[in-house]
Amino acid sequence: MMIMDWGLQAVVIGSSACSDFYGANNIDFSPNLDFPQSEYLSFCEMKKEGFSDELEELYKPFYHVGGQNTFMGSSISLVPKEVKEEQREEQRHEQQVVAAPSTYVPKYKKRKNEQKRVVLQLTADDLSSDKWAWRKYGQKPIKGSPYPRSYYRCSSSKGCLARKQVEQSCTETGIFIVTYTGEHNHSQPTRRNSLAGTIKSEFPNSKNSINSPKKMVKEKISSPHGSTSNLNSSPTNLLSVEEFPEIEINQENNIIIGDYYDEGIRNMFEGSDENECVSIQDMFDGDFFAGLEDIHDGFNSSFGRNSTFPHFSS
DNA sequence: CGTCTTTGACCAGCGC
DNA sequence: GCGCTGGTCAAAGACG
Repeated sequence: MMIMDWGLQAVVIGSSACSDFYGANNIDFSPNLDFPQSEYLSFCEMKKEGFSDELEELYKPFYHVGGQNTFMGSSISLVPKEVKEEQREEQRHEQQVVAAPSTYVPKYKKRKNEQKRVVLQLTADDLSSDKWAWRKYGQKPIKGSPYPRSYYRCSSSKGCLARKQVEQSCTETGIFIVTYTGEHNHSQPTRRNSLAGTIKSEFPNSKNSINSPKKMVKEKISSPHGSTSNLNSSPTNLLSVEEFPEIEINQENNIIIGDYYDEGIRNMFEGSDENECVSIQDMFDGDFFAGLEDIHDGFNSSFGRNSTFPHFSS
C-alpha cells in the first residue's frame, strides 16, 4: 500500500538523518490487540534513544483513539505513549478502554523557526520542474548522511519566507529529499531571475565542498537550481507530506486526495472525481500547498467524527 | 552591476 | 553548563 511507503519515508525524513530511523518519540506503535508485551515495551523504550519531537509532530495526524489504524501492513494504534499507559492503567482497574484526551502536550517545545513542512522525494527532473526562483544560502553536512543538505530561500521577492532544503537520498540513487517550509508571499514569478551564478552544481563532490579551502568548483550542468543532470533518473513514487497524511502520490507523480474525504472537502479542488489527482507540476505551478492547509483542517474535523482510519486507494 | 554559489562563523535548540 | 547538531548569516568570488 502506498501509504506505507511514504509514511515510512516521512519518518526517515523527520528524523533528520536517513539512516536514523528507529522509532518515534513518545509514540506507541503497538497494535491494539494481540501484541506481545515485551515488544510493546521495547517500542516504548525507543524513546530513550533520543528521538526528536519532530517525529512526534509528524505522527500527530495519525493519532487515533478508539479504533484501529492501518500502518506498515498491520492493524496498529498510533496513540501517544502517555495516553496508552493511561488507558492500560484504566484497563487494569476497570477492564475497559478509555478514550484518550483530545490534547497531547509534547515533551519538548518546537524549534524556534519550526513551521509546517512539506517533504517530497523527487528526481533531478522533478527538481528542475520547480518554477520558483530559489537562492542557495547555506549547505551543511548532515549527520548520518554522506550527502550535504542545501538550504534555499525564495529569491523572487524580498521578505518571502519560503524556504527549501534539498538533500540527496542516501538510500536511493538519484532521489532528492526536498523539504519546503514557509509560504510564498507573492505569486509565482513568470520568469526566473538572472541565471548569473546558477551553473554551479547543487551537489558538487560533497567531501570537497565540505573540507576544501574556499574555492569555487564550476560544473556545467543542464538544469538550473543545481540539480545535476547526470544522476540516474528513476521513477519517483514517494511523497511525504508532513502535516498532510491524507495526501498520496501514485506512480505517475499524481497527488491523490483520498476517497475517505467528505465530498465537500474533496470539492475544494476542482472536480469531484472519486480520487482527485494533482500533478507535481501543478503543485509547483499553483497554490496547491496553500490549499493543502485548508484540506488538512477539513480532514481533521472530518476524521475526528469518524473512527475509521483513512484508507488510501490507488 | 545584479544575482548567484560557496563556505566558515555564528546562533539556538536539545540531550546529557 | 557544555557539547552536538541543524539552520542562517555574510563575505568573497564567479557568472552573464
